[in-house]
Amino acid sequence: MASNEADLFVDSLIGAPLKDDRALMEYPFFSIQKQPRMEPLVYDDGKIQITIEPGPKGLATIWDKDILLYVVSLINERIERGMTVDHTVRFAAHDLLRVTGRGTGKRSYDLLLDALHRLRSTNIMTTIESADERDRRGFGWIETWRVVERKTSTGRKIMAAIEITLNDWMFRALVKERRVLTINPTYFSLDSGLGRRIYEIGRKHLGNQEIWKISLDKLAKKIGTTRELRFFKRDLLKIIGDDVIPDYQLSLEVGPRGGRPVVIFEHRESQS
DNA sequence: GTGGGCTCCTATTCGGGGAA
DNA sequence: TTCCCCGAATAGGAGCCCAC
Repeated sequence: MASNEADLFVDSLIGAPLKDDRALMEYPFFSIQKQPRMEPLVYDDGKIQITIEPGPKGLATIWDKDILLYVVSLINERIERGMTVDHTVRFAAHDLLRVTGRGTGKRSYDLLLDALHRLRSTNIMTTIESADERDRRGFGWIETWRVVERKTSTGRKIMAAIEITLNDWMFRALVKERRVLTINPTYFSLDSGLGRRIYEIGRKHLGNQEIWKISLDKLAKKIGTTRELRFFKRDLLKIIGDDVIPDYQLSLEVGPRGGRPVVIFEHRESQS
């Protein structure tokens, strides 16, 4: 979409289903801590290595990812309505803040700008190895962002619209490969970054299975936590106790012969 | 080594109010 | 009625201490 075309409409997502890219749910791509994380995030399972390096404002966080979810959902909504889509999406900042359950105060708009900055400046490098090939890539979460401000009659500047251009990788995943999953809107009400990440992992891995198990240390790796395993276990037990994860119920059991603890994901009985 | 309790810092949320 | 700003209150994240 040319930028002058983008000026013709401002999309809105109120009431539309929210989508997430499957690949974004699989690996620890985002920081789950609210304080700026300046050390890189590294995931290496032998076949895939992912290094995420922070920009000047730190790593993009799981709350920054809400912006991507919003854009992904906007694009998906347009595809499902048979409309044309492009790498560039334009929407009202206020709509995004409402959909993602944030305030609409000045602080929220400032944080939104910081989030755009982090999404643009966080550098992701992936190495995927197969039997005879090694594929290495580097990219940022978004290609570019632009904030359109307008002046009120009193001279005050307000954020009228945001324009985001997605990178090729993300656009291809959404439009060509249709790698999207619907997420529960109450996801946005999860304050804890760990809770959000656990929901994503459950959504990605449980699928139509009745139950999914993973060892505590592997789950910690998948989550990308910086916490020591014992602190991670404590945080996880609190989340299990609070029982706040939408759609899924978690439990922790000691592994066979008193071995490593195992985390069990199950669908909630009340879910349809 | 693990888990519970506690504290501190700060990001986030919320409610009231003004402008468009 | 909607959009945005401001300031106060709240809660999450992280670290420390101590008992087991």
